[in-house]
Amino acid sequence: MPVLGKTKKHVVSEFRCSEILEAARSVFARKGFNHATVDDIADAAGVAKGTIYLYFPSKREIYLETLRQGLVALQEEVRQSMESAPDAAGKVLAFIRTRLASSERNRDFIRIYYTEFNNMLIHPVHVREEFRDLYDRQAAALARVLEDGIRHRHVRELDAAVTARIIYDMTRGLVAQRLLGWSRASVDEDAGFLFDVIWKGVGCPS
Amino acid sequence: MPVLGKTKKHVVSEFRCSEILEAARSVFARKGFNHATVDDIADAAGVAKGTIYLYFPSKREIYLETLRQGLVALQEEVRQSMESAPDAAGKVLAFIRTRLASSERNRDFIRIYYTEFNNMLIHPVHVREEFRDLYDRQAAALARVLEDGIRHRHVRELDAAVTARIIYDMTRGLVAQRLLGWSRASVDEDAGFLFDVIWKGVGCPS
Amino acid sequence: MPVLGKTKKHVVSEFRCSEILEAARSVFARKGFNHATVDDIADAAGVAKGTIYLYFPSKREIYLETLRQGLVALQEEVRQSMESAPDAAGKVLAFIRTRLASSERNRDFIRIYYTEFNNMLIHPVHVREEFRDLYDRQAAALARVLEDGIRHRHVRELDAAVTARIIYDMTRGLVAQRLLGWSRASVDEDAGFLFDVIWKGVGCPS
Amino acid sequence: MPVLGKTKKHVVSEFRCSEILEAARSVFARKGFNHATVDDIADAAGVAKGTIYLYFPSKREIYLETLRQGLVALQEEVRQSMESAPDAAGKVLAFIRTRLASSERNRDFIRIYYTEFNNMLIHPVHVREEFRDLYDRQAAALARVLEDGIRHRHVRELDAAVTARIIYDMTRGLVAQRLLGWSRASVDEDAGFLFDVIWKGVGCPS
DNA sequence: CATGAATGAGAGTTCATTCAT
DNA sequence: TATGAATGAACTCTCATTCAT
Repeated sequence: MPVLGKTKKHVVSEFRCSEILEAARSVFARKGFNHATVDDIADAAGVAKGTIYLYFPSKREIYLETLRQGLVALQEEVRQSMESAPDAAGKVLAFIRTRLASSERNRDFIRIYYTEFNNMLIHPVHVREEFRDLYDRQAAALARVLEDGIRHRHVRELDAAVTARIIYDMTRGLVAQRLLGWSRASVDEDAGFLFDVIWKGVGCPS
Repeated sequence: MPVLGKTKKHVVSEFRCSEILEAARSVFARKGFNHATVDDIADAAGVAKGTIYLYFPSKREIYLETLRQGLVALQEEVRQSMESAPDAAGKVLAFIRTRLASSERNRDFIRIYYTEFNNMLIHPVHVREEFRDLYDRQAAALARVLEDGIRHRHVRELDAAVTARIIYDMTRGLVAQRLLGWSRASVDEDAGFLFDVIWKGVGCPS
Repeated sequence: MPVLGKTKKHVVSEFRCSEILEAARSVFARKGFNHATVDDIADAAGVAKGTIYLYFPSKREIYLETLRQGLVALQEEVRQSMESAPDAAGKVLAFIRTRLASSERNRDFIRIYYTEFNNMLIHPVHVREEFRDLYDRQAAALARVLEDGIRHRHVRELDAAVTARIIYDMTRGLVAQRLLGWSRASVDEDAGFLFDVIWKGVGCPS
Repeated sequence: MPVLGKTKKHVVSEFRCSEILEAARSVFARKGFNHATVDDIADAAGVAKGTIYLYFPSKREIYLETLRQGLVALQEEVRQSMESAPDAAGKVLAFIRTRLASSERNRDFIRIYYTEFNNMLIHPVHVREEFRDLYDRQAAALARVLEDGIRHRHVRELDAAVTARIIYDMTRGLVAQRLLGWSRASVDEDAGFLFDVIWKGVGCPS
């Protein structure tokens, strides 16, 4: 009631929200959007079905929120680790390694992410601008790194935008391979190897 | 009637099958598996809904069959074009270029393929061994090319299996980018650029 | 298949439609729109719930169709009986008597009709033009009768439109009273009395 | 505190009650019983949803209370204005005019009233005796006026009870027409015209 | 073989009511 | 007394699958 009263309610509400989101993430990852039912999520969250709708307007919105949350967290993690690296090579390696490492930790999110990413292919129209933006922003950051590298003669002359996307895709592909259990190497080994290939391909020979 | 009668029936049956599959491919590509209804497919194929079930046991099975058919065709096309190339570099370029070109021609299939491929991540249990095999076989072919290249000193020493998969992924990523309209370059330009990056990364410096 | 084949299917379809409508009429009359469930209607019609949706797009549409059908039938009956009457007095009496008699025979429809009519008061915006039209048309017919009567000096000088509506309302009120069991007189007695009051009120004194 | 405390509580309680009822009346009039939610009412009343249930046992009971309140007020108003009139004609005119005038002022209540009145047709069993009584009492008062009129030779010989109900219905019909915006005349004009028709119909010719 | 009407389990969503605070 | 978060039964509507013709 006094100062923290309101905050307390807010906190409880946020807690419920995140409880539901966590449950939803797990259910969506296990069953996919269509096979997951709102009852599944409610059961997993330990609340009644109706409670779900106090916090989210629709099943789809829960899904998108899990996606949004995970994306933002992933991108922030990647951004920070890239920032700490001194030069283009370090930043590219940080990009790869952080994404690989984060994917190991957030397997549920990654499962959802990869599915949704590919649904963009089926229904490009329905894709929220928001998600396109998140992708674009990170691809752009990577491109800027490459451009800097080109200026410093660490990276050979090439189309930074296209190359950035290719690096992005290679990393995505490697994450997928690891998720499918097709690689038994450690995160660092896989990251190191991918970086090696990339850097040989794009780095300055000197 | 006896001997040839059966054959004739068989032919008619196969024709119906492929009619339905073609319709299904188009519908699935447009709407995705879940939003496509059996009615949609029946309408597109110009048959009654019940007829569908004379040829396929379930909606899912139709879906998988469109996938199987497309995969086999794509892989055969790629295999042939790689065979015609003289050396490792040519084979890798052929791999990339053929996949890009084929994807332009079979957009419906590609849409389905990319979605299903990622559902493998969500429901690894349900994945037909068959599809894993098709992937593995092509990755293995690419790996053999790299191994040959290594023997001939055209490719530097590296893990051929992992590298093959990375090349596979890069190509997949580029196909996706083109499907999403994120590249305005021609197939040959995109293929050439990707090959360039790869070859710089994996080719022998000499 | 030949000439009547199509007709046969059509007939079956129309039969189902009317079966469902009949069931719906009974259910709606008993429970009102909101308390009636689609399951109720399906049960009453002896079909599965899904079958309902083969013939009608929504519960509301079923409701409106029962209303529409009943209205059209009632109005046609009234129209014909008025046509047969020779003069204004006869036509007004025919109007009253036919509506009373029809209401006795179609109690289910009348229950629905009266409810919906009053919902127009709550949500005037949602009223289908169609239903307004049906009302207007009959009120207009009654008004024309009065105008004719005025010309022939059988009806005194008055606003035919407003008076027509008042006669309409009086009849509606009497129907409601009978439905509620508030009158024990016969249709003819009630009709005769109402006509007497009206005609004294609007007829020429001579 | 003891003696007056209770009273004070009572006063507060009654105040809350009427606040809620006022809000409910507005909401029910706007949306109808079924589309109005308890949340709507709570919001309109500026209290929490739970509070509603401290004062009323159910949504339906709130509804009925708005109806009861409005009916009692309307009838009292009508009763008083009829009392002030000197003779049968004046009393009938007062009945009509007061009902029309009151309806203009209490449109929310009238909307609710007219809907519920007709639901009596659908679910006669559920009708509270109370509402029947209120109707009967007023119809009886009107009938007594007519009987008096008959005794004084101001009204011709007729069935006073049935006629009273007819007058009641005509008035109700006119109120509905005005509510629907089908009349552009003033209250007095419409009341005057209706009275004219009625009185010609039931008054003594002399 | 082909049909398409019929089925009914199951989905997402709403909201009157309750109850711990 | 007042709150509003939580509940869960009940609703409408969908659609893969079946089967009598």
